[in-house]
Amino acid sequence: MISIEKIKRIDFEKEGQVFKALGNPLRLKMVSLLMNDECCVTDITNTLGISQSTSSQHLNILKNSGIVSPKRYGTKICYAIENEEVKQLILMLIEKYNKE
Amino acid sequence: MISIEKIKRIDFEKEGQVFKALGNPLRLKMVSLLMNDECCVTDITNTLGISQSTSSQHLNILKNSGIVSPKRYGTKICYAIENEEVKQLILMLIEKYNKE
DNA sequence: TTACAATATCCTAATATTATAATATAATAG
DNA sequence: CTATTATATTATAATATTAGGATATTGTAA
Repeated sequence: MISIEKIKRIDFEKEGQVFKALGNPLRLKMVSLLMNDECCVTDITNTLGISQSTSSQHLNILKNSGIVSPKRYGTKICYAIENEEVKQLILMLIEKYNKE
Repeated sequence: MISIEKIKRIDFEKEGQVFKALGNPLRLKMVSLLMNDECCVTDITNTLGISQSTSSQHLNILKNSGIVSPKRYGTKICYAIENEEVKQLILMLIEKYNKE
């Protein structure tokens, strides 16, 4: 359990950002797509059926909240999930909502 | 790891809601406040220093996304975290950002 | 250098969130 | 019943988010 003292030290603005970034269906879809393997912007764009501009903007939001990180391969840029904790969060939610 | 097939079956709108609800510093603060024990609207309002209306509206968002649930005691209504999974999500993030 | 492919940024309109004031409801006491 | 306390709802104005077109940048090949 969290103590009152610990709660007082939390940076809610910063922590909220991670949830906020994941709180958009398109971005959540992107992250889920990246769960298996890294993927370049064009492929993400085509898979989700959105404009390249939109794709790039959402990836930027995910990058800024520390969820994904880019890696350049020549002219292509591949995005991958940055940290394991985020993967765990997604997995937990998927477990929660997709019990068969 | 998640399979492509499993990803296709995910309801991103619905799952995104939980993250979205937690993606607001005030709501995250509310949830953290409720981690220790249930709390009535007036106390939440006063603790966070916000208006009663704002408080009520945010609690409603948290309720609709299945994070908290109300319980009436006479004229007072106390909110509590709905389930352990949500507690786990919060705890994971707090661990992540408050390593000392 | 030029041409091209991949990605990012800028701009704008549509839409969604947010906070507050005012009002409504619900439970209880008298 | 009325009055009071606690909470919810409604309306609205300010702000933020979103999507896509146009444009800019970056890297590579010729």
